[in-house]
Amino acid sequence: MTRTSPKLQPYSQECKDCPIRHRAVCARCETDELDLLEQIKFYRSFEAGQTVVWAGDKMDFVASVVTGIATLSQTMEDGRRQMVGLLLPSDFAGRPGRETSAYDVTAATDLVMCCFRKKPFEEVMLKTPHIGQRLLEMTLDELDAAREWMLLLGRKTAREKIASLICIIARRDASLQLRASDGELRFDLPLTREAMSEYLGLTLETVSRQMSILRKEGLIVTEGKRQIIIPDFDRLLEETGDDSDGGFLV
Amino acid sequence: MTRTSPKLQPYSQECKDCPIRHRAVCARCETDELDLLEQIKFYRSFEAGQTVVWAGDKMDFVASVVTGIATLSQTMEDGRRQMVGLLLPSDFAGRPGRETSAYDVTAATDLVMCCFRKKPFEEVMLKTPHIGQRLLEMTLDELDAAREWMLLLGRKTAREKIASLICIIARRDASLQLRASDGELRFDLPLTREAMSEYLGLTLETVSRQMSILRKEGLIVTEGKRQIIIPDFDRLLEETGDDSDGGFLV
DNA sequence: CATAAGGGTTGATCTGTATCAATGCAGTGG
DNA sequence: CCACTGCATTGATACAGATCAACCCTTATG
Repeated sequence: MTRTSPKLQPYSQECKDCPIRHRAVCARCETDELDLLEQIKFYRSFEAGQTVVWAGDKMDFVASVVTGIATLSQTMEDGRRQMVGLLLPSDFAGRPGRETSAYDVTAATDLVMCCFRKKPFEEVMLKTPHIGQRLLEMTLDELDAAREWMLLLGRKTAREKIASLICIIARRDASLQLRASDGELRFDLPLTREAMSEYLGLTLETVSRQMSILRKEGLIVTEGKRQIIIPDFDRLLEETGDDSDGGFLV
Repeated sequence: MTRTSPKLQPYSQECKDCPIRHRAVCARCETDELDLLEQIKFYRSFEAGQTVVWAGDKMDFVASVVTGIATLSQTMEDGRRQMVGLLLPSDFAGRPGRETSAYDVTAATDLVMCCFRKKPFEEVMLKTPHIGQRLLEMTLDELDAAREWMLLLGRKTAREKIASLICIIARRDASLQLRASDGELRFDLPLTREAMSEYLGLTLETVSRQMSILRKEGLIVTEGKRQIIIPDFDRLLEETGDDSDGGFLV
């Protein structure tokens, strides 16, 4: 492993089985508190493309992503869609205290979620202030990410948007370990062009075109439809328009 | 008061003096817990246009807006700016656990904030789980607002953006009480065209043009530079592109 | 093997918004 | 009273990205 950009610290994922234990809860909890969660958790699996819940539908659980990718989207009456959340493994979905989902939750890839029925989860929260604290931290992180995303949507060019998205995925992708020894970065882009366009506030054609341009310029290399190689991460970063530090997205 | 759109419930503001007692803390707290906050709070005033903190600068307090409007903005290296937060009276700014501000915080109008030094505030939070819970609720609300804002930035037309912004301000503006008896809505638009453009991801010229168009079509009436009258709120709402229910923004 | 469906690419053209530039208008200070 | 500054409006023009459309490739299906 040669050069590692400061922007490339992978997220910790100590427990592949059920990351919520670590990301949402574990940090400051005692074993018996964890056991409370252990008792009310259950798993649900979805195939790529499947909808977990529709906006407005009843959602009587909260959940954390174990494997795969889920998206949160909003739809306007005339069908315009905007993704407003991208949930990677260990991310949390659902809002304690709300009965219905405010967003369409969709499986972008095959997906496994670790779910907790809302009622018992809220009870555990009351008994265990740590969980609430951890949830607050996670929500604040999500808010920061949402705000960086707003900058992207409001002010970046299509080219910058694409570069940003690729960098974001690269930073978070678990298969980051696949980084080759010569500093290049190889990973799976787990979104269709359409999903990318919904993330970025573009059309899928524009996404495709800009991907082609970045490819022609050698900023990215593609292998098959989804496999992406970034020969020089920092060079791609320069195309995002972001200043060198910071970065809350996803 | 004749017709009141369901979207027009004003926010409660029981205490003009220091809304944080009510919005951020009060709901479930005992008097002596409130006293803890009482002891560490102090007020700061800013003139319209003044900067409260720059992104990256040290910010050793959290605060809630008492009167006036504050904005959170991000700036790109080349000067492109995007507003990512609009703080009206009773809204909360600052993140417990973070040393520096992630955003430029600016007074859009003359502004009074009720501040708490971060250290003692965090200590009170530890002693008073209610405060953390309330903060979680507020942060989740802000996240919902940010996501609705993302839909606006990513998918709405300039016209829809303007209509949305006006509706948003109208819904929250304290001087809502000025609603005339014939159902029309009169209030102060407390943002410059430039601030509006930063909120909406547009240029100020486009904002100005679209305002003129809405004015010519009779959807809004202006009096002076800032005073706005909405003759028919529901008609304006139709121009926002939103479906009739929902609405988290601000 | 033929056919269809889902995803992706590329081209031609259109259009909404940005950009550049000029003008107006109210408030303020010398 | 004039000059200046900050904010707003309006016009002419450019261009990034949307739209409409054709086509390709891979995989699935009868």
